[in-house]
Amino acid sequence: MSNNHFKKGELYSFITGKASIAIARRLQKKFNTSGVNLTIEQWSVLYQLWKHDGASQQELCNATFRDKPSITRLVDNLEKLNLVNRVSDEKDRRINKIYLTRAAIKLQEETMALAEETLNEALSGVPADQVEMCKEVLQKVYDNLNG
Amino acid sequence: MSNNHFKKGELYSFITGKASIAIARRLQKKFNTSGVNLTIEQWSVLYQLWKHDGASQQELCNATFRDKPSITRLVDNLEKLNLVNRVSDEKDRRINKIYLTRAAIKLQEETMALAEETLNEALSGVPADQVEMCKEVLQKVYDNLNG
DNA sequence: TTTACTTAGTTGCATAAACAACTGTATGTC
DNA sequence: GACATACAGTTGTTTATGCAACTAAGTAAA
Repeated sequence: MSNNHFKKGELYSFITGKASIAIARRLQKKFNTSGVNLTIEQWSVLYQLWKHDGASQQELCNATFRDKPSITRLVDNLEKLNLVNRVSDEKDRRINKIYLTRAAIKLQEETMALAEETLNEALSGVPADQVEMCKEVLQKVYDNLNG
Repeated sequence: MSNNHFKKGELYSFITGKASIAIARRLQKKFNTSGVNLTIEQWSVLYQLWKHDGASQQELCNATFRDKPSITRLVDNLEKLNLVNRVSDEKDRRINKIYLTRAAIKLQEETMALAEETLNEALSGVPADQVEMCKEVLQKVYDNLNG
């Protein structure tokens, strides 16, 4: 059985993920026009902290699929924006726990609404079962390459 | 009818496109271990030129979904690597036509093989009809946001 | 307790993206 | 020809990524 799913011309767009790039750009535009002063990358870190405030930088690496230097600098920038604070763990002083500020907590509702709005626009006209299957395929791709 | 396809926890990975990021990283690793001295972004420009040698920078913008400054700098770097040459169009001197060098032409076969290999690994165990549907959904998403 | 190893995070460097402001060239209208 | 306008490409700034090399702190074995 052939594993060769790709005609030549389609290969590039699958690798570059133009759909997810389009989604991210659309969400960024919504942030900008709504006066939300955040990059998508900064938002993706806040997103994890809204789920688990006080996560370590290493935990943020795992959750956002980034390496440690990336998280160091994203946290740097979020600190400059007064959205998070680094707090050194008392038991293990290597670890920084990252805590949301009041301002960051306030951003959750608005930005999550913009994110859901963006996804609904992106998936408009796509039947729910196809969305479901697409998510499964993409998860499988991820697992194939990281398992 | 509700358009609300997303449970909270799934939203983030759809926006970040972790599957396509994983594919790009895997391909980059294959380049590195095969001694191919190219970034994925540089490769994506060469990919277009292999299909249409002599394309203008603007055409490369459209084909790779990048803005003009991004292409300017990618072409800068490809020129430094002696993989392309800028040639000013005789009829319209605003336009740079980008031509592949011998070295770049030589890279096509090897890197395309690595790209196909990567995609086959990524899609291993995914039925062809699901891949097809997934491609359609992602194309629809792109069209929804850029139409 | 000294040594080796591991883990968490940081720093330096090269590459890339987004946006705005810019130069230079072509085109169309008066 | 002189003007405005549109288009192709470049440059500057900020932010982000990937990799390698590094520091600091904890752990475990001699």
